Amino acid sequence: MEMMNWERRSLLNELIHGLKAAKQLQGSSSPSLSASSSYLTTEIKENLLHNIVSSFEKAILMLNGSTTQHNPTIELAPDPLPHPGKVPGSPASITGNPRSEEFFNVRSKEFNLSSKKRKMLPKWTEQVRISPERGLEGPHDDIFSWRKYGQKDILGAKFPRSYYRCTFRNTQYCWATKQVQRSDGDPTIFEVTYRGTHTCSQGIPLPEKRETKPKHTVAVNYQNLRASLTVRTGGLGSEAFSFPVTSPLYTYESISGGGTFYHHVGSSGPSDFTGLISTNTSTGSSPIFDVNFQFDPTAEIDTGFPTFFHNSI
DNA sequence: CCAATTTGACCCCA
DNA sequence: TGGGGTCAAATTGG
Repeated sequence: MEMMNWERRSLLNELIHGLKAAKQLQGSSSPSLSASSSYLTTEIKENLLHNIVSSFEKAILMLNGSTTQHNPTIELAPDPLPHPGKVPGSPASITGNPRSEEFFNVRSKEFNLSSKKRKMLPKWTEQVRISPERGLEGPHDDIFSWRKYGQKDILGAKFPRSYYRCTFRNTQYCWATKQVQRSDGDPTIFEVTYRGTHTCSQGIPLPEKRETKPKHTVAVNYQNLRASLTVRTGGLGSEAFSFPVTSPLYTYESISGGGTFYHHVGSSGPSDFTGLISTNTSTGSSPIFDVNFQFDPTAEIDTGFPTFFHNSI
């Protein structure tokens, strides 16, 4: 029964998420506006479109657990990759079964492989101030588990930039990444740039993997969940809000008062979204729903819960 | 022993 | 060609 509420909420969230993107798109191309007065760049529109399709996909999956892979409108574009070469986390390095690899190729082709499409991934930065007690280690602990995969000295920057990817990249093909760059001006501020959204369940084992993934993994991970949820509203950052596979909870302190300052980063120029999200993050509750995670760590996970990977191939 | 981090090399693209 | 991003072997940590 809990699961039912969870699914309903997730479904609702997904639909609303898609609706928001759709409305934004609608507003930008309203017939009442002259064609030239559209205030969204094509890149942003593409992002919105992606969000809408993604929301529909997820919602449908939640409803019947079937895949939409066969749908020609969602099917991969037939354009072959220009460079068949190096692929992040190439299948050769994956010790999974061949079916997973095949699926991996499909997914990554669609969302992440070519740098052209990688640029279309939702990308936003947050300026985060380290909390005093944490010292100099920085705000590197949101609820997602990240794995550092690189560090670079950046030209003209005092501090190196750190690169993180989702821990579950190889097991669940989750392509979310983030970069952390300590600010030159104010060393207590870190600029965290997120790219892509989590498609992992951040601990919930995939149905295919349930023999190899012990249940306690779930419990461990969910113990970190806070009881509150901040929903990103407006802008493209809303992609970060995608249930049930992910629930972006940011536990670190953000600047500009209670809100989260975010800046949509893109090559889109003057019409970038920049704004202060004035959600009630101070209370920690969602501005839309009172979404609470009441997760019993001892409860058994319904591995039959439809995920993106259900019925793949 | 396994997983995370470090770090120099490699790759892509402006 | 070099700067930024990623890979992966070596190392460290739990």
